[in-house]
Amino acid sequence: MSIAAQIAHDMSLAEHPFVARLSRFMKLSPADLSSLELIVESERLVKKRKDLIVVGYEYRDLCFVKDGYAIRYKLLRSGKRQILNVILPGDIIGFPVSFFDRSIYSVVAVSDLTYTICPLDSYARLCHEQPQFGLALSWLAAHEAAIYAEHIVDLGRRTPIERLAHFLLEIHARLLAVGRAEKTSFDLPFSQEVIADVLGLSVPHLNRMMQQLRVEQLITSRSRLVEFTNMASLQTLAHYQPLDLAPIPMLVKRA
Amino acid sequence: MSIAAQIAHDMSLAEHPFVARLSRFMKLSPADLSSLELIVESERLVKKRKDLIVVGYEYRDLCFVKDGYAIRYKLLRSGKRQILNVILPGDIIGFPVSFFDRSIYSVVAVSDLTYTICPLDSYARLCHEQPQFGLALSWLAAHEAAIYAEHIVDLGRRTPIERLAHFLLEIHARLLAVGRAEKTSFDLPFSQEVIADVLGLSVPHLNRMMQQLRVEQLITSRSRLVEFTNMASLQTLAHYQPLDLAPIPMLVKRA
DNA sequence: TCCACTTATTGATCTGAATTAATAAAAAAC
DNA sequence: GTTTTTTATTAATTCAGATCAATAAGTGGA
Repeated sequence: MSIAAQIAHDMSLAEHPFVARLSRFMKLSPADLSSLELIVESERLVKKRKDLIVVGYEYRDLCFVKDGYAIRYKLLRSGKRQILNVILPGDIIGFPVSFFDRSIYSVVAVSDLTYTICPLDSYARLCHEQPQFGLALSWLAAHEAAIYAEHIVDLGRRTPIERLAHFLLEIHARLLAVGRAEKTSFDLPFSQEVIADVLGLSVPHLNRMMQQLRVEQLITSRSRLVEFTNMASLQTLAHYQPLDLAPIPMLVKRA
Repeated sequence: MSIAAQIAHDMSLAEHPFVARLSRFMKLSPADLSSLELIVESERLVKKRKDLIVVGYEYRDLCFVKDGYAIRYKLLRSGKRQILNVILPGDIIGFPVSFFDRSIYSVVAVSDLTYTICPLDSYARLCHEQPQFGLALSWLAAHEAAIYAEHIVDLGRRTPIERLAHFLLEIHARLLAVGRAEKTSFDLPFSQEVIADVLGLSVPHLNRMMQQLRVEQLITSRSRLVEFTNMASLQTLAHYQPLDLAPIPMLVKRA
């Protein structure tokens, strides 16, 4: 890589949304960034609707999403699809599948998407040199688990309109954390079919719930731009509670 | 601690179900066990129905369950309860709540329970000395996330009887991994009320599904002893897929 | 600019599972 | 061993949300 390209690469990593996420619970020195720099490989672009991970196949990379959107999902015999989580910029495509023998679900891009490849082996090697990255991964995993936990509450015990309200607030918060949303509005990058499969609803019913949120003046939306007109009420409706990660303790570097 | 007590303690850690879980994806040397030994604190016993974690409060320990059962749950305004996951021997009570400012859900014991206390700070310190433990935590977190993902599929798109079948198979596999189940049978340590709150069903409906599994000769059960009489059919019904963690790569010790 | 395809919206019907309520059985407490 | 509490079982009613079906509006590609 030429020096100019290297610099461009460095700069892009510093403003990589994955780094933005890490920064929320750990301090990243320039040296840390360089360490990360050394283990990531090429950047890749995939087109909308392209599969990133296929269920049943081995997968051993922690790809960091730079831009674009994807979904983790599972298909059932009946042809029904359940989406486990949506993948936003800054998320790790290969978590948690890279930790298993074979992928337990599929991932498909729902928009054009760019990501940085980081082999799990390289990351593990980095952890042995810089142990804080091992902890960082646990932190991200805890965040992911907490998001999943909220989805379980959504699907198990929340009403359809509560689920939708919660989904909108969650996506907004996650986009905000990586600078992809405004204070009270954002561009929803998912079709109603996708949202229905996240929330375990039928598309017609989801559509009605969307309308009800508008009727009750909790949101306005034209096309896919969503604006919260009454955030407090929406949060109450959704039982929404922000997920604030604590900082990693004991980040003292060893000599 | 007296030397005799220390030895007893050491021995108990080696056969601690948490160690059994770690051993499934990493090799633990006697030195590793000693390192763990140094950071765990006292053992504690709580009685059935006693709260272990209360939503909204700070919590900073990774307690490893030695014996007994508990549940992570959230209560909604309506008084409904959703159980996020059941906690079995070998599980970490403080995951993922210890990584957040304040606990995002509650944990209550559903039987008498013993656990080993391990402060998160101490564990983090250990990770800086022995980086493989940071990775180990990520591995456990990935496992937890995968279990949650299956629950999302259960709640979103599986029928009640499929959910129940899946639940029984999952619990059996998890108990088997820590030596708490037989090959095709196990003692179900949860009431129907608990299972209903895991699966997002009402108690009467869960009860009917339980009967249907018996009628269809997939299980037999008297009291709480469950026996799988047709494991293959049950797995098919449940869309069950075992979760096999890959080993941690690059476990070379640094000098 | 048009065509093909995807996505959003609306309406009518019907079923699965919640709800409520009551009882039976089992376990725990005393 | 008896009482109290918890847990399991059964039945009748109700309704939320799926399903099916059709149309409208958008979007992207050639």
